[in-house]
Amino acid sequence: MDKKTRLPKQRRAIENKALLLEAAKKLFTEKGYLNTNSNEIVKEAGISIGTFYAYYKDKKEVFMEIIDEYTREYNMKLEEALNSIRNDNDRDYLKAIILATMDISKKYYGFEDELIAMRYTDNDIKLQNEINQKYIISKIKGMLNRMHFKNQNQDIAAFLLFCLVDNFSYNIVHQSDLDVDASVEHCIDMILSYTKT
Amino acid sequence: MDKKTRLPKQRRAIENKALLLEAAKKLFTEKGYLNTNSNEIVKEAGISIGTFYAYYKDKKEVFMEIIDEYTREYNMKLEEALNSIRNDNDRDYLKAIILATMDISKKYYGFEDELIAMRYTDNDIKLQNEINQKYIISKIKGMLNRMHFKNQNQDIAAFLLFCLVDNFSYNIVHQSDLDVDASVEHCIDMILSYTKT
Amino acid sequence: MDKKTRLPKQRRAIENKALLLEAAKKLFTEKGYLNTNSNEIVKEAGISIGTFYAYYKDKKEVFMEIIDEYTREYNMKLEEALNSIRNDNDRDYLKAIILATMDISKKYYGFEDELIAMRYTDNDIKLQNEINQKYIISKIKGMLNRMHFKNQNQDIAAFLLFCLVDNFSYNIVHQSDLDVDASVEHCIDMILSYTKT
Amino acid sequence: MDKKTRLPKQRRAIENKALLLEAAKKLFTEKGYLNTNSNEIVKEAGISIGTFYAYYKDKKEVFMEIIDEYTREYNMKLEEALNSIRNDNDRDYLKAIILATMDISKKYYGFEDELIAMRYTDNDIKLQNEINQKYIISKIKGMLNRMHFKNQNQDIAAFLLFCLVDNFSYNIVHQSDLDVDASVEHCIDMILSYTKT
DNA sequence: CATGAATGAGCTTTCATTCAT
DNA sequence: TATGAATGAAAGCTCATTCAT
Repeated sequence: MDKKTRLPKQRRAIENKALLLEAAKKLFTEKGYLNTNSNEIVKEAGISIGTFYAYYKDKKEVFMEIIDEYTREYNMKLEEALNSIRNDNDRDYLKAIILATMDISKKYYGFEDELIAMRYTDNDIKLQNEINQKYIISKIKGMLNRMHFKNQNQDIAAFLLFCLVDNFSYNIVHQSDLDVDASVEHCIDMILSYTKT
Repeated sequence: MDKKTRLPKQRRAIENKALLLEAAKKLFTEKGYLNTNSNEIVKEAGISIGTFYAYYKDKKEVFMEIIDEYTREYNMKLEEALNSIRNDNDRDYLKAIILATMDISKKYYGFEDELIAMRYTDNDIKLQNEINQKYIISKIKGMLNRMHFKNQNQDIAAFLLFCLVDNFSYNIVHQSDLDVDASVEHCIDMILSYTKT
Repeated sequence: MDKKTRLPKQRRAIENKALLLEAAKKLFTEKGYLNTNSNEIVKEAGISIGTFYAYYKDKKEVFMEIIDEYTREYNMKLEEALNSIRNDNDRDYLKAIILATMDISKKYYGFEDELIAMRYTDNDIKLQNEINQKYIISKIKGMLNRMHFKNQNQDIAAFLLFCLVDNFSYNIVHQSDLDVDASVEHCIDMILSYTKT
Repeated sequence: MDKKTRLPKQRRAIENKALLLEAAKKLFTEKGYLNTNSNEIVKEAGISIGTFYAYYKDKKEVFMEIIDEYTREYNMKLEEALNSIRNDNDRDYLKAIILATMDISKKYYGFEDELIAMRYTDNDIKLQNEINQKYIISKIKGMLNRMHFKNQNQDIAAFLLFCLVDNFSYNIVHQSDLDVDASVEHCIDMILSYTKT
């Protein structure tokens, strides 16, 4: 088989591909990945179904491309956030990470649910996720170093921080009964109490 | 249009319903919820499709019944674990919670992935989950009390512990590159360092 | 095959059969023949599905038994109506026929729609209907005689009267924008103007 | 959930839609509406099931489209018949109406049974029918005017004529024991005797 | 006689993907 | 390149009827 999907070289082609991606993102966000079919995507994009399959192998490929965008954006945000801290204050570092994570959750509200679900359900996306998770944990390890965290097991520590921040950020964005700012401070407290012991 | 699903009264009926549930659990675990259809379930159970629809409104209803089982089992395990601690040692309490959570993840390995995915994807299951999550957080609050944790905001603290334990337990069970026992101890350290501050 | 349906000899049996018939009539009337399934009938009657099939070969047999009832009742009403006329007044005769027909339409409102539909759709019922139609036409012929109608072709005349009265009675009962009494009088006028010419 | 049925633009598409309609008409006529399923229709048309659902929401929609055809054809025939009368002879007018009605019954022999049954059974079709019935009655009223029929209640008169002609035409076409031509003449006699009184 | 659990053929409908134009 | 009509496997679900208890 190995049916290559066309590489868009010309301007119209690039535009079409972008239109399809945006349409897909919109519909996946509003109705969910499974409840959106390819015909709806092309209708939303104002492009024909044939063109869709010229650029994307299948529906999942569009989805994965949106995930790439999401991941790139998150990693960039994280980088920026950490780089913007100039005073070497640990609280600030941690807060930057948490807020960046929450920001992404807000920006991709709705779509992120679909993405998380696929992480548990689809092997390709699970794999893709594991790689990125490792990358983020490595970033956290780097930050722990800058924070002069001298524990015998930095890998475990970074992993723990990741588990906490990851789940906390999603949950705090998606439910309303707790005071958000206070919660963020507590989350930082928890991490600092651990790393400073 | 009051089409009730039959409630099994006779012995054979009860057995058949159980067989269907087991078959569904097996297939959901092995192949995933979406990749399993009702005909496969009845084939696996050795029962006719009509019987399936006599007991279950649709595939999701079987799924939700398995979730109920999972939830009941988890809550029971949690209860038992906490009750078995006799010496009022905080470490032991926390370890009991973490190990109970990890146990359930191991026992429902595979199926749990489907369950988590559905939490992000299906509104009924999302709701069901939110209720149980609140219940577990209330349990954690109770434990914090017993641990004489005197923080100004117990709700946030319990929420934080939940986020950490929930994500940690799943991840530690599903990946192998960290030392499990050491990680559990670190997780407890982190919590204790926070609650003892 | 030739699976005989049990003849109900004992009291309970007769009661059960009657209960089933009533339940079926009710549901056929409310929801239509096709939208009523055998399980709903037995549920409504408070009797088991097995018992249903002990007394009736299938769903259609119940339906046909209700038609028998309908037909018997109509023919009786017609007979009574004609016999009650003592003064040999033609108007009275015709009115009696029309009102009897309308009465039946009112009493079996809802069910009659199902019955008529089946006349056009099911061969057995079509046949059954043709026989009864002939019987009614013969009654009309008898009445024409009593009315001293001396046309060269009584068969055609009776057929015409049947066509008019049959359709008129149904339509006048099932729609409200015309004055019913006036319409009945006009209908009689039309018939008399024809038979008296 | 705006799933539109495609409107056929290209030649092949138009042909396919027509093929499906013809196949459906044929099967509905031969085997009845209820005994025909969508797979049989597409098989008869030599077209795939997916294409069927691209053009028709469901089986009933095809049916209703055939009814539209039937209705259009009947109304046209009626119009033509009335317009072709040049000598203002009442007999001719009435005969034209009756023959046009009988013609349609002959042309749609078999299918008409299904249509009539649905009028009594399906609410959409019942409604559609009531509208057309009113239209025909208004046509009859127009004709009564041209015939200088001066009765106090033209609405009732037109309604009566409709009832008679409608039922007579169907019955005379569908049963053979009466002399058709003679019956038609008698039917006209009956109407004239009434309208001329 | 009565019960009601079980059966499974049969029908409807969807949608990812292809390919002729 | 772009189009969109056509495909058909695959899934969901119903219900008249049987038969073991």
